[in-house]
Amino acid sequence: MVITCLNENFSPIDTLTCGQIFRFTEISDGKFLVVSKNKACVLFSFNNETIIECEDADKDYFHNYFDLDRDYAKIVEFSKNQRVEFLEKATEYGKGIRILNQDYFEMLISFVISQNNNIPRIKKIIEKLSVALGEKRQFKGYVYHSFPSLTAILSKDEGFYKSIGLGYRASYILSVANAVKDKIIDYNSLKDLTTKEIKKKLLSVKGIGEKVANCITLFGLHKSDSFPVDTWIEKIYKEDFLGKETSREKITEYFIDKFKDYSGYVQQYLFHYKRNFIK
DNA sequence: CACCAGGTGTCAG
DNA sequence: CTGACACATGGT
Repeated sequence: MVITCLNENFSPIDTLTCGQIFRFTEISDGKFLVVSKNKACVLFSFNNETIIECEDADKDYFHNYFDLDRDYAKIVEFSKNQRVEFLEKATEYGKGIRILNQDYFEMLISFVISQNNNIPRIKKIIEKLSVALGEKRQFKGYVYHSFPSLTAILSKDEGFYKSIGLGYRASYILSVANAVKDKIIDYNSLKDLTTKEIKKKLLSVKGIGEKVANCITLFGLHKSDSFPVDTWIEKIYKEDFLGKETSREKITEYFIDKFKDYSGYVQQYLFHYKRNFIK
């Protein structure tokens, strides 16, 4: 099964390398294997189109996963017209980014691992986790491993997570998994709440702070009134927005107040541009 | 050797 | 409430 769309607002490389997803590999020049939950697809651009190849049964899943029903031209236009020069450049640079509709539980665990860590190492740890606790599968001859289930994650102890490189975050992953098991932050308990209410619940769990909570609402629940503030965004806030606040909670508030329901998209343009284009 | 990476928990003031 | 510090690990 093949899904095609115009690539004007869908750049595979920018969408995959902007830091929202950790499970992809380049299988040949510009061609990627993308893994989500227990499914995989092949993604690439050809001429003026972006092409997604997947199993017939997964067509709807990946159509939604790549957020194909949303009008990104409108988002790009909004972002470019905020009278902030740095943001205008960042948007032009990252206009092909789409915010994926990834699996909630996968995002929860992935972003707990991400804290005070760098993206290449996060990818390695998540791959180890999936090889150890996920199921081995294949798509078009490419072998991949599904993301571990809650049960699989709860079946191991802190020592195991330290052994695959989680360091001091080993206890956090179990704390978060148990909070899901206890129905405190499972998907069904959160899906109908407002973004603020969801963040409050997430923050009550040991191992989830302000930044990770925003990543989970944005990447796991597509709540675009989220704005994760990490070291890069903190730098942008000081250098390019000349902000004076110091707490990440206040900085998040500043941006969400400014960009409302577009905050999450704006955040991605800024982060991607600063990390890749600016030295 | 120090410093950094998609930070958070804890504790002193 | 805010600021400092510890916390694993691997890369410059």
